[in-house]
Amino acid sequence: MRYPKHHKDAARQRLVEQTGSHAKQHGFAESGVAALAAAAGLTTGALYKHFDGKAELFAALVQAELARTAQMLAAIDSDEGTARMLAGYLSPAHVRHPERGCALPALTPEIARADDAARQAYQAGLLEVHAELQRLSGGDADSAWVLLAQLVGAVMLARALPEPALQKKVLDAARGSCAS
Amino acid sequence: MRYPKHHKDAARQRLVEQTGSHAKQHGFAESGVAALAAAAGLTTGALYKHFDGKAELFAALVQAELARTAQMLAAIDSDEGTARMLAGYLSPAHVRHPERGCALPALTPEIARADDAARQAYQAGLLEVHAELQRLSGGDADSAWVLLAQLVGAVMLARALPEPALQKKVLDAARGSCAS
Amino acid sequence: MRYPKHHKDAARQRLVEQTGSHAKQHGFAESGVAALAAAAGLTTGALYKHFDGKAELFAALVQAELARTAQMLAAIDSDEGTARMLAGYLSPAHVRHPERGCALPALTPEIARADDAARQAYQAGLLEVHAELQRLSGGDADSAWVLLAQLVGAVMLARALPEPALQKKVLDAARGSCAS
Amino acid sequence: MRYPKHHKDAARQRLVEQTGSHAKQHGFAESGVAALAAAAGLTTGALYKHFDGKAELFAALVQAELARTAQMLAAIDSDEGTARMLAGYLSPAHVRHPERGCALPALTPEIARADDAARQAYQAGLLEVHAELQRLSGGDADSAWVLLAQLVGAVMLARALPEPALQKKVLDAARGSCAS
DNA sequence: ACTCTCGGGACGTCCCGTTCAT
DNA sequence: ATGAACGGGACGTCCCGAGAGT
Repeated sequence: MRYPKHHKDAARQRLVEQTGSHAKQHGFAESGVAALAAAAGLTTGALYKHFDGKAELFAALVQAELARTAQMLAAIDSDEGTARMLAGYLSPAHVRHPERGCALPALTPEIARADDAARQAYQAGLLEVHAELQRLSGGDADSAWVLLAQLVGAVMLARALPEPALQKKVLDAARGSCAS
Repeated sequence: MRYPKHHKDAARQRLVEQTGSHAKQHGFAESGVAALAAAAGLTTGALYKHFDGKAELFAALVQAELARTAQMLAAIDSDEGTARMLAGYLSPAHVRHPERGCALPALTPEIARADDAARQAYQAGLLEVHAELQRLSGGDADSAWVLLAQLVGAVMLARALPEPALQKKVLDAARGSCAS
Repeated sequence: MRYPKHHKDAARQRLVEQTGSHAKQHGFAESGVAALAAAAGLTTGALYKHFDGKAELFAALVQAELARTAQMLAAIDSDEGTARMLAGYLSPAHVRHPERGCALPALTPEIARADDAARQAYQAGLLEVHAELQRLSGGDADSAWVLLAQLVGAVMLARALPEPALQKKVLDAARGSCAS
Repeated sequence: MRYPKHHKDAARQRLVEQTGSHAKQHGFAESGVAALAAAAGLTTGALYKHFDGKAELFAALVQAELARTAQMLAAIDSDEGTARMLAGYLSPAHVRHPERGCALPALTPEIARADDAARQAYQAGLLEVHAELQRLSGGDADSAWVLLAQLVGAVMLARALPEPALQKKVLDAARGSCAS
């Protein structure tokens, strides 16, 4: 092995992060491989050294995105932190910047239509996110699912609304419900 | 005008319904114009007689889909009916058959990336849906937004999960929360 | 046939002219299909509607270039015109602007390595050019070949020289020889 | 310095000769570094120990090729020798075997598009060739340039012709002109 | 000196959105 | 209303130039 293994791993990691941002902003199917690669500072040809095809990249990207979200939740260890997270998730900034935010409101419908690899990665990631959410909310499994659905649903609905004022109404309603 | 106006309107209406089904199942961007047209039983060229382009079709489709959902809600006039609607929305059948279901969990992220015409149609439709939901739930505006986010979020998350058992867990959790 | 035949013919003609300019300037093998297509205001995909591959484009381009040169010679009908042509061919401007000039000093070695289609087109074109040159020089076939070799050789040698003064020396020497 | 300098120089010299043959036959741009290296009996990596890159190899190769040609001319010291040289240059064998022949009819257009290093090497080499040719032809500078253009032009034109009979016609015409 | 690895990018097929002659 | 034709561009394979490690 001529190059140390971590070289390629690091490149793949960077790739998955940057292409994730691009996919969350523009949609994965709507993004060409060239655009995705360019988002990571590479060209088409180079990307295919790391992934066998667009589908495999999608699975890797879904896995990485949900892992990142779960990790962020895992780092929270206080009620205050939980409150800050909820406020951030349901903020106008999160609505305006899908590329820096959670993958769920941006990519879930595409995952639903994807192949099994992506959906398995999604399920594993979602279960981790759910577990962290349950820990933070201190409730049962069901209420954590409800909270998750509410968060993701509110952000997604808000993003499609053209008027910021109305976006805010949706977000605030969801925030009010979480607080209680 | 050789034909009464409603002739064309009726055709357009049928068109928009059939293409809507296809879009909800396969995604709008991922659907070719040929496939969308075929879903409505005609050919590419004919579709362009009704719409100026793919984008205009999308806006019309969003408008029609949300209007249909609002209409279905408007037809409900009893608590029993409301309960049946909620159960249906949060059912495995709805998860398995996006083509016959609500457009929101299937198309919202694409709408968020669409042009203004589609987003305006979406906002108008969503407000109608929200109003009906508020009427049916008998609560305030905020709780209706929360309910909507929860419904849409739960179905969307469930659809991307590969295991039906886990899908059911998410749906049941949301249903439990609505009942209370 | 939905489009009139001449549409496609006209497009092909334009293609062959513009890509010819690009090839004369940058070399054909060294030019990517994308760049060649772009030179004609098209994209890769569109170019492949007109030619089966890069090789076929090359043959068409060789044919068109030599035909254009022969046509220019055919339009000359006076000794004065002949003199002007010789002066133009052996001018610094012709050396500086291969893209607007004769294909022979720019592409002949690539043609020598090309497939048979290109070489046949070349031979046919070259014979026409030779015939016109013989007519204009009023000599025998042999002296027309010599004149042709001298013209092409001088321009080609000059183009590779970095110093304009030396280029001029080569061109002037050739011009002196032609005049006699 | 562990090894005397000329060791490396000798290796480089051999390298440049062998790669020169390959380039004259297949074109330099069209030749991959791997093929060029293989032509000299070594691998890609080894070649990069001798040259900083493909461009530097080209410059070295141009310099060596023209020096070799000048040297061959310099070794001629009789009218008979001159005549033999002209006959050889304008022979079918020279047309058929660019790899063993003069670099000018094969590589000049590529040199014209190359970087300054290659063009400077070319100019220096060409001036030497011109000087030798002037000495052998016993004429003035101008007629030596004309002779050079004629020789190079005739061989190059002939090489691209598919029919040997026609090639011969061009060569013979040029030879007739030189003799006089 | 060798070989494998890396990123760059060309090539050519395929399909998409749109238009136009029928 | 049809569907072929047109230009646009995505995809993925293949190969190139260069360099790193042995």
